[in-house]
Amino acid sequence: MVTIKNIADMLGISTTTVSNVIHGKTGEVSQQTVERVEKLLAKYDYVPNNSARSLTQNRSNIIGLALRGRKDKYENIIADPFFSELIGSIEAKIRSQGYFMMIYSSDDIGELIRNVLTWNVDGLILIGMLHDDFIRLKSRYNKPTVLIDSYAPRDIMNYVNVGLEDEKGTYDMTCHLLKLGHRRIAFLADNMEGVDYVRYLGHQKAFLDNGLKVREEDLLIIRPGMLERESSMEELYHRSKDYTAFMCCSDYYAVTLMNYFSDRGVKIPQDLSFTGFDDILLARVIRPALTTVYQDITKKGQLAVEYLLKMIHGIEFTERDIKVPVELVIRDSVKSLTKIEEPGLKNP
Amino acid sequence: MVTIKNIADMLGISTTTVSNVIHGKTGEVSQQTVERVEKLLAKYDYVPNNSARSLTQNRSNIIGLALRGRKDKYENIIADPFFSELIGSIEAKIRSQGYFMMIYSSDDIGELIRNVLTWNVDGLILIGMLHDDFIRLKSRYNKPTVLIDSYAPRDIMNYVNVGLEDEKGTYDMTCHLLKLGHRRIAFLADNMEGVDYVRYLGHQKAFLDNGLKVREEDLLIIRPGMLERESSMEELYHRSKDYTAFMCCSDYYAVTLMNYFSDRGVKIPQDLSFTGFDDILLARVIRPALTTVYQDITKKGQLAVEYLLKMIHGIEFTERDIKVPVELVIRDSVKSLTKIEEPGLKNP
DNA sequence: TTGTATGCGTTATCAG
DNA sequence: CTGATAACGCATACAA
Repeated sequence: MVTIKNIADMLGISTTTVSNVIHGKTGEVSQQTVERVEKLLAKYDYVPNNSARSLTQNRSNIIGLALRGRKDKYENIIADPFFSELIGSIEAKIRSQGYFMMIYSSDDIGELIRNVLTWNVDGLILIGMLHDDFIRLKSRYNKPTVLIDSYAPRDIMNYVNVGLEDEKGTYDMTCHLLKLGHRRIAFLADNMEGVDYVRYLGHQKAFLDNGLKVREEDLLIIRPGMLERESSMEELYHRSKDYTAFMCCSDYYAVTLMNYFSDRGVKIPQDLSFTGFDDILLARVIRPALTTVYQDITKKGQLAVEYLLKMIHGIEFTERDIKVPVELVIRDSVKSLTKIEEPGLKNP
Repeated sequence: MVTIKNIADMLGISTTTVSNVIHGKTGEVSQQTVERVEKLLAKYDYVPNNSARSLTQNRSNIIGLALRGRKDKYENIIADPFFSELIGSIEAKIRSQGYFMMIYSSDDIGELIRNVLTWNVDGLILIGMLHDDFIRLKSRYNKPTVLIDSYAPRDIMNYVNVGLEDEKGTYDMTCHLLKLGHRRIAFLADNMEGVDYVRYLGHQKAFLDNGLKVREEDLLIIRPGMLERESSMEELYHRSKDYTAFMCCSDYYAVTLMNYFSDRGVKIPQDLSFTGFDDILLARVIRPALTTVYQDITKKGQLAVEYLLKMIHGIEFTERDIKVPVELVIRDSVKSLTKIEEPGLKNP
C-alpha cells in the first residue's frame, strides 16, 4: 500500500504537494511537478486511505441504510422481494455517486445509533422505521436523513420522506373492482398503521365516492407472521364465502393466499377475485397473473439517494414529502361481474 | 460526540487509562478509576470512532461483499431472489459477530479492488467472481478471502470456496426423471462454465450410470438476457415437442419457461415436465409447484462468514472446498410415464 | 497504577 | 509554487 508520504519521499517533495495534485489543485502546482507526481501515483496504483480521510474531514463518504427488520414474512428482511429491489437500486445509485453503502438490518435502534455514529456516516436512509425510533435517532444523529415509506406525523420535526401514492393506489383499485360489479370486498392488511392504514383510507374513500360505505367487519387484519399458519389461513378460507373479492395490501399476501385457496379447489377469479399491491416479480409469475398496483421501487430508491445527497451537499429544495406515482395493472385475477365486458377477452 | 480525550479531561486522568478501561484491561487500572470512567462512558454514551481505530490498528472491522453483477435476469443483482437471500444471511452473520458489511456490486474489478483497499477491509466474500478477476484481486489484496459458488481451477492458488453438491443435485434429479420413465430430457443452462457445467456433468453421469447416453443436441444453452426475448422462448417452444421433460439449471429459468409454455396451452406436467434447481420462493409459489433441488442458501452465507472469520482470527482449518448438501424436492411439475405409480396421487 | 509521547494517513493552515 | 507543521481520535510502547 503506497501512501502519500511514500510518493513524496520518492520525489523528494512534501506531502502537501502530492495531496494537492491528487485533488486536482493544479493551479497551485507547477505543471512539471504535477506530471511527475501523477506518473508515480499511476505506477504504484495509489489508493487513498479512507479512514485517514474521514478523520481529518469529519466525514466518511459512507451512506448508511438502516432496515428495521420485522422477521415475519421472511427469514431475513433483505430477502423480501420488495426490499431487495429497493436495496439494489439504492446501492447502485450510491455507488454511482462515489459513496459507499453500509447496511444495518436490526430492530435494535440503540445498536443502529451506535453503528451510525461509530462510522460517522454522512447520511442515512431509513426504511420501515417507527416514529419513536426516528425521534431517538435524531437526538443523537443530526446529519441528513431520508425516510422511505414512512407516515410519521409530519409536524414533529422536519424530515424528508420518499413515499408512494398509497391512497390513490387503493382508491383506483377499489374503483376498478366496484366498476366490475364487486360489492362484497374484503380488505386484507398487516396492521392499521403507516402504509397499510393509508391504503385502507383510499379504499374507504372509493366506497364513499361511489355512494357506498365500507363495513368494518370487511377489514381483515392478519397478524404478521400468522399468515402462513394454517389456523389463520383456514379462517380466511371460511370467511371467503362472504366475498367476491379479496383486496390485499401487498402482492406477497395475495400470492400466498391465492395458492392456498386454489390448492383447495377455489377457482380464481371465477369463484373469488384477488388484487395485490406493489407489483413485485411474483405478481407477474403467478397464474392467474395478479391484478395489482404498480409502484416503481427502483425509482423510489434512486429518489431517496438523490434527496439525501442534496441535503449532504447543502443544495436547497422545498419538497419534504415526495410521492412516487402508482399505476393500476390489470391482469387476470379479477372477474367482471357486470357481464357487459366482452367475456372472450381473458388477457386485456 | 464524546471522545476518549474528553472523558480523560473531565476526570483529570490520561487517555491511556480511559482506553484501558474501554478495552477491559482492568487488571492495570484501579477498581475505583474503572468505575469512575465507566460511569462517564455510560453517561455520555461514548461511541468509538472507527476511522481512528482503523488507522492505528490497521484493520477496519469491515467485511466486504463483492457481487459481480451480470445485468441479465434482473435490473439489479441484489434483487435476484437467490442473491438477496444469500446477502441477507451474510449480513446477519457478519453483524452478529461484531463486524460491518460493505457491499460492492460491480462488474468492474478495478473499481472493486480500489474500494476494498481504500477501506482496508479485513476480509472479503466474493460471489460470482470470474477466475481471472480473482487472480487480479489477489495480486493487490492479500487478506482473507472466501468464494461462494466458484469453480476456479483449484491448483492455481490456495483459496476457500463455499459451494454446493451441484453434481449430486442434477445426478439425483436425472435419476428421478429416468426412474419415472423420462428419456427425452432437455438440459437447459446459461452457459457451460462454473456451476452450470458441473450440474451438467451430474446429469451426464446419471445417464451413464443408467446405461444411457446424453445426446449433445439435448443441451440447450440460453444466452443470459435472451431468455425473456420472444425469439429464444419461441425456439424452445418449438423444440419442446421433442421432449418429455425440461431440466433447468435454475428455478428462475424453469418458472419463466413454465409460464410461457402454459400461457400457450401446454399442460404441465401432462404435456411436458419441468424441473428446477435452487428451491427459491418462486418454486413453491408457482403452480404446479416445481420439483427442484433444494439448497440451504442461508447456510451457505453463514458458512462463508464463519470460514472467513476463522481466517481473519488465524484459526487453522483444513477444509478448502466446502460443499453444502442438496436435497431433491418432489413437487408437482413432473409426470410419471411409467404408469406403475398410483395415478390418483397428485401431491406425493 | 497512571501518564507521556508517538504514530497511523490524510488534509489544512500558514509561512516562505 | 512549495513545504513545515499541526490536527483528526485512538492505541500502544515506554516511562514514571
